[in-house]
Amino acid sequence: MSVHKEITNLEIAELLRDVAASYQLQDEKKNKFKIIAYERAADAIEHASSELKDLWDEGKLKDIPSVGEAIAEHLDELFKTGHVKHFENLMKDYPKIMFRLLKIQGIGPKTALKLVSEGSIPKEIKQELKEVEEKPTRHLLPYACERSFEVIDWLRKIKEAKRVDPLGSLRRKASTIGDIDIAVATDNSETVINHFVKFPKLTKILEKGDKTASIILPGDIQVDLMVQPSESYGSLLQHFTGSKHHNIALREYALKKGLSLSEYGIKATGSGQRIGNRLKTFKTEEELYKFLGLEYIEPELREDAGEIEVARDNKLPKLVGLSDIKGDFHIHSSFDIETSHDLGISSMEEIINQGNKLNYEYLAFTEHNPSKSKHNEEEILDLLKRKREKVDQLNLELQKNSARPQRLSASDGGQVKSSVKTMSNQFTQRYNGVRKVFNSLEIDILPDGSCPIPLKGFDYLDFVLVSIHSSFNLSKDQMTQRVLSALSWSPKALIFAHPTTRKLNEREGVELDWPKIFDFCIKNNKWIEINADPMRLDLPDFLVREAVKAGVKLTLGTDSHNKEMMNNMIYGVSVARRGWCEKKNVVNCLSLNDFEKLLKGVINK
DNA sequence: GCCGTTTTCGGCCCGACTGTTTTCAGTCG
Repeated sequence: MSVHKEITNLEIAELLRDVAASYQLQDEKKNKFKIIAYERAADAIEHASSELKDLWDEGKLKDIPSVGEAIAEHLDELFKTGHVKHFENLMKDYPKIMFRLLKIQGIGPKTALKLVSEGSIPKEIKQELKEVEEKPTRHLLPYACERSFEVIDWLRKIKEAKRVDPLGSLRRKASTIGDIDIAVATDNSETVINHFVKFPKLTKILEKGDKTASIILPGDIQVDLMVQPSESYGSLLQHFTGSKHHNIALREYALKKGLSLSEYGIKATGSGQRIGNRLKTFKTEEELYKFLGLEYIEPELREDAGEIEVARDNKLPKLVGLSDIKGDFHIHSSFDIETSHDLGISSMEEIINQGNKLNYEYLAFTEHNPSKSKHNEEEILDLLKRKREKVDQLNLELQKNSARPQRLSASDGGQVKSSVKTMSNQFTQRYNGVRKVFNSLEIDILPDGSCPIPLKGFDYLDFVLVSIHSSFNLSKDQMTQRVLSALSWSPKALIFAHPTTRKLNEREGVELDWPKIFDFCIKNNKWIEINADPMRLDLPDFLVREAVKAGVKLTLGTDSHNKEMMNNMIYGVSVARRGWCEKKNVVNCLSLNDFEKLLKGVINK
């Protein structure tokens, strides 16, 4: 079978981009659309939700959009032999270093070829190449948010900036952010742009024009600015939010209606008669999408993943929101049960207080299991019993408190991020705050799929999370079996937590047979976690979408190790939204009563 | 080379900025 099993989607994408570059150097005019086709295929492969190698095994290469007959055949040769003769012929005249130079911003195929043809590559270019190949270029979502606020605050200092918004992948809530994109509505572009490039902390002005400018912040973060008058600000928001692929798809969709779409508005193409030759502008995105005959598409959905077709049919999901979340299913308290991994630092009481501030109805305490190496079974059971007693006692107190209605708060929503709407409705009779805490654990799945605590211990627990913390390099089949074993320990082994174990910018996720896992979850009443820790965001968004399509129930958990981390729920909600989740897909959206009913049904089976 | 609410041919997003080429090529998003 295959020689090169390990080639990744990213490597294949890079290869196809090099092929595109080669075609461009040969004859750009003649190859114009072939170049675009290879670049599109490269993008699609880089963002594909399964490893190409696996698709190839199943004969499904052409399931990837933009991969057609020809490219699929070349990839077949690649997987069979490790190389593609046609590609090698195309690229043989160009030295390898030339393709590496393409990674540097501002250097395209022509410039790269010129540089290598001139003999020796200048020192500063070599230095840039070294930097570009070494550093991770993407930033975690909260970090990018913070950095963007510095610039946004600066822009808001001048009265000419009527509106300032963070856009791009930040607005789409992607798990990692490349550049920070900011839009400004103004009647005085020049003043705004001149002010922008005077941002005190910037290290470099990359470019500065009439309508856009780019700067670099310390830490090599690029900030792109676009400005426009309020009349057409809706078009700018739409354009600059992206994604690039969403925009291309939207513009192609508009073209079919005889309309040409840009960041300034919509005009008729040669054949289109609908609006004449004048540019139609849009103050809001809602008007723009409506004009195109589409339902409003939330930023998190704008990834060219079929959202335009679904919007045309008025069938977009009503996405889950932060205010729908009634509890947190993954919190480590400081209650010491001598755990295998790190304990939390906030007490159960502090965590409940924080839960009250977040308007939750319930919480789950999910410390790691007691260490197997340091305790015998009897000691473990004793530790679990002590925690059960503590949680029972807390629940007694909570019951007493919730027996009397509490003050209804209209402003407590402010504890989270400013972008989040407050959730209290003062006309609804409800009790604020946590009414029940669940006694749970996050249990290690040992490499052989066995359980590190005696199964008798489950009697003390309401339900548990199971997760992988070691031996990340098992084969896909072994890993899948390992997980399914854990989910089979007990009906109470209910939630598969941080399922891929990925850590953004640090470690790739493990390989799992997702269709098999999803199928098992549906048949056996198991749920999968979206871990809201910004360095995990795991299940990743594209797998959330698959899970939702398959009908798997998901839970949100912050994996908090202190009470402040409970505020990270918003990031988990963003992942859920990017995965097209509605309330009905997320267990945490259930009221306490409904959740308890569901739990009872599930664990008594 | 890909693709289909123009469906097996004939299209393929749209505009900004830099540097230098005084009218455009290269690159980017």
